[in-house]
Amino acid sequence: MPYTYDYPRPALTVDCVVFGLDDQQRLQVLLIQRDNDPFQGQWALPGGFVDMDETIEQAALRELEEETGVKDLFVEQLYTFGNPGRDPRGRVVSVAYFALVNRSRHPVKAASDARKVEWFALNQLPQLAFDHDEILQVARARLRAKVRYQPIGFELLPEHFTLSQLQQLYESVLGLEELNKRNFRTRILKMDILEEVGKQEGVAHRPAKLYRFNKEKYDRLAREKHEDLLRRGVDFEI
Amino acid sequence: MPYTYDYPRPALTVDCVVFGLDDQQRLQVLLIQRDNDPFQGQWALPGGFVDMDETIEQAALRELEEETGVKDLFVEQLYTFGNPGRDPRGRVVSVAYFALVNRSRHPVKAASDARKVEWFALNQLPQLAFDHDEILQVARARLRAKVRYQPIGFELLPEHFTLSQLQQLYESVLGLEELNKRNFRTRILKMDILEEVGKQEGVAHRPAKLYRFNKEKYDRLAREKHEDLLRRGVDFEI
DNA sequence: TCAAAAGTGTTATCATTACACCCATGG
DNA sequence: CCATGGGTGTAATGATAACACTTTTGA
Repeated sequence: MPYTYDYPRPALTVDCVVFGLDDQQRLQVLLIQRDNDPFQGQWALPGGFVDMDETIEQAALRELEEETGVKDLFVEQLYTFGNPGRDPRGRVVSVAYFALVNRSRHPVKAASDARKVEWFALNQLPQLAFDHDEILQVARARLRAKVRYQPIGFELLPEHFTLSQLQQLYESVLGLEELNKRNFRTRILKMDILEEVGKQEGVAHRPAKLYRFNKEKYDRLAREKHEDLLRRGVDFEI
Repeated sequence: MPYTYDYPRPALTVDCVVFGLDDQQRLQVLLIQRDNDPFQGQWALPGGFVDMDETIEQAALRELEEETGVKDLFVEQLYTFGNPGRDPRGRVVSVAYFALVNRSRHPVKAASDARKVEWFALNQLPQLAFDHDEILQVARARLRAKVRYQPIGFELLPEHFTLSQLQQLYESVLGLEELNKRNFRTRILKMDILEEVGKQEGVAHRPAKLYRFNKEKYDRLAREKHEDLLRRGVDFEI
């Protein structure tokens, strides 16, 4: 049953860039293998067409769950990609979304039609369909920017984590060799948004303290700091 | 001549939030008066439908020029608004763009069909069509965030400006009473991206030095600082 | 007792804030 | 010579960076 309009319209899709961590706090991204043309068999970001009666964000969450089983997560809008020619089927405009997940809380379920779904390390990516490599680059840039003013670690790490894990995560997201341990710790602890919840057990070295993120405290401090920043006015990081 | 598709498609539009300054460095936004239903006669952001053979950004620039005469400017994508129900004509998804202009370099020309085009102070806005008030709120939030890490003043102010004008701009964008003059100046000058280009003349007080923004210097420093920030790693402003 | 990783003390330097003060101009 | 904004000196405080050191565990 066809739909007819006076002027031509692009198709509207969503794509989701979902980041997680492997067991060494290295950043990974969730991809699916396409089972239809174009780009059949190639890896791509999960996504699909927006229905007429859902918000764009709902479409992103729905497609992500249908294709990967990952659900109950917070997504944020990343950017809208719509250059003519980005899709060989015709004009397709795609709103990209971006999410951080704790992999143990968001297990991947192969979709009903047995399409493959996998986590890929960012330095071992397969070739991607469409302009998905560009979308992924934009998402990585956003993540690097975000890490600087929001404690993203807490969405990615398990509930209890050590400061070394948190540091490894920062090193991985920022693509750095090694941050200074002393200063990293001072900085993080000074923020006063972590709670001690015990120690590691059974490790062949001094056991690390385990921490949990205290969200209430963070929200309160974030509000105060926000007002402070406003008061100070400028702070060009250039 | 109708266009037919197998599945229904939303219409795709663009909207432009263009900020400028009045003669006292207070923030203003460029609006047009709608000449068609829906919302005929009401004020709205400039914008319109995306053509099939242009990028979304090109559509934004084209519509802005057609409707307001403002052209040759840099726009950046702001956000995509697509809730069902945001347009009474049916499902319409709009990609919003955001720009800062120096009003003297970008004069407004009434469109051919004599629609009204005007700058409005942000605290004296008329009622806006569609969800354009929401789009404007998002743009203001983006501007407040942007002002903190990029020297936006230089896109908004005339080529030669005084430090007091720059300070007034910051106070206006951030919605603050008064920043500390001493510290504002120290901070701005320490960045070392301004060049002295003379003095005011004919004012009934000590004439202020006039400055110009040195873009080359800024770009160089921005790169260096960027690397520094990476090296430092974390810098949660919370 | 050793390796491995966790965790701490300290100092020099720099940035930020707050407040009071002086300067140049036209009327 | 005064009103008006432009422009400066400075000291106390706090943040940051750099580096070397101590501690706790299992094997």
